[in-house]
Amino acid sequence: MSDARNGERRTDALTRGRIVAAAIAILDAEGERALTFRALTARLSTGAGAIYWHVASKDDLLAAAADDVIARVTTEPSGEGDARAAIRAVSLGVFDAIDAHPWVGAQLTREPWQSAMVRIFESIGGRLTGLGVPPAAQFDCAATLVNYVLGVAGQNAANARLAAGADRAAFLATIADRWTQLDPTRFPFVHRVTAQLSDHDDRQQFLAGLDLILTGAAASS
Amino acid sequence: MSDARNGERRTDALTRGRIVAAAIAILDAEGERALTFRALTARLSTGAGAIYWHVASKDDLLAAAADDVIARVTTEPSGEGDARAAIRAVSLGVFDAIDAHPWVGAQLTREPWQSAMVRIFESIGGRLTGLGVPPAAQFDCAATLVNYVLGVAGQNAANARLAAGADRAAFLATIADRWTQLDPTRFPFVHRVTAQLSDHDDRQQFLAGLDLILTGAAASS
DNA sequence: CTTTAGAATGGAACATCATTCCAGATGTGT
DNA sequence: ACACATCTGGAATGATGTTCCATTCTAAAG
Repeated sequence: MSDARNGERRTDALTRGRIVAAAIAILDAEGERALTFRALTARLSTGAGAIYWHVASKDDLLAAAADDVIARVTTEPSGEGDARAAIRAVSLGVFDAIDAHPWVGAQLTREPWQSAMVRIFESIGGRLTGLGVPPAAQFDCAATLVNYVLGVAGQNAANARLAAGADRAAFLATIADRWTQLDPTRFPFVHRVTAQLSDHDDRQQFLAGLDLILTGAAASS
Repeated sequence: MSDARNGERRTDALTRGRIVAAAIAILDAEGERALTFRALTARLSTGAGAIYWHVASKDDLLAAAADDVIARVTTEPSGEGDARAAIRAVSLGVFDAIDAHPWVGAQLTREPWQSAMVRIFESIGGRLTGLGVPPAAQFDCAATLVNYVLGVAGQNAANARLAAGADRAAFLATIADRWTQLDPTRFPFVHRVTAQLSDHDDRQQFLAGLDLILTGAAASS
């Protein structure tokens, strides 16, 4: 080479694990849109090629990051206790994880049957026998619960994206405003329900829906 | 001007409606990733600036396209009849619409409480009184149903994206293969259920989950 | 009929992104 | 000392969403 190449080498080896950790840090701190390879190379002080040596693509990286977060929630301490309580605990764990890391919600809806989703599927489905759901109905039942959790996850992620910066009250007020301006003739239910929008708790509403499904599942046995 | 400018002007005026229609055509024919402003300008034989005069952004365009598809399904013929049947009909309409236009599923999970989602929310929530759900519980109940539909919608969209080209059987076989290779100790439920994966019907499973929720909702009244 | 302001158009230019490519540097086994 | 695979950093590359701007058209006003 002609010029004086610095020749410095990183003392801390670049690992897939460290890359995923850096990605999670960026996602948590600045949101989904901030995760670019530029931001990653800057934070890890390296080049894009080095990252691509450990990671296949950005999708791969996002899937690994989501899996990392979900894995922490679905590793169940022990399997005893009430099945209904256990399912509630796992679902709430996923809900809280997505509440803390909204980008996970968006990611889960993107990857259909990949590892993060399979973890949730297993954690929930494995408890259905204890809930009294007959084996033949367990597939449908688990799919229903997972789809519900994923729906809430996606909505939470979308809300977080829209409400970025502004506080929750102001965000809900904006939505309520938009709903109020709808035609009351064509949207009577929306109008009727707008009042409850401002002071509703997402977490509690999530639990209410979960109980609805669990009640239906138990009733069908 | 110096050179002979063609000076041609389109005889058919460019409308927001025509742009949305062109976008839907591209999305249906070639999938989500094919909708670019370059593809749009080519199809409409115009420039990017002309499109931006009628449309605020790509997100705006996607939201309008999704709203267009959903509006066709949620305009209810008439409100009589069994409430449960009506909710099933609307939900199935949304399911089928997303099955025919998978990109709508991805879009619905992206826009939190925008017009397309409000339509579904109204169509479902407006029937809850007829189902016997007490007013105080209707908000939670409608949210649960909508979240479930959205979860299924997102999964369908993700599946369509992954299975693009290959037929359904081959796609399911790939998933089943991946599930079989999981550790049977940590994923017993997934293993047990893999057999049912190949010959399950998405539409029927969607209905099963819907009935689960409706049963739970009716039971809580 | 002429003038004029705004609506609408088409395409070039721009900034940004994911990804690829490559010239090296580093370590390991022989 | 040598060769080889692993690993690194940064410079291209190609594609995308968006902005900018010089025009052209339309319709109302003078």
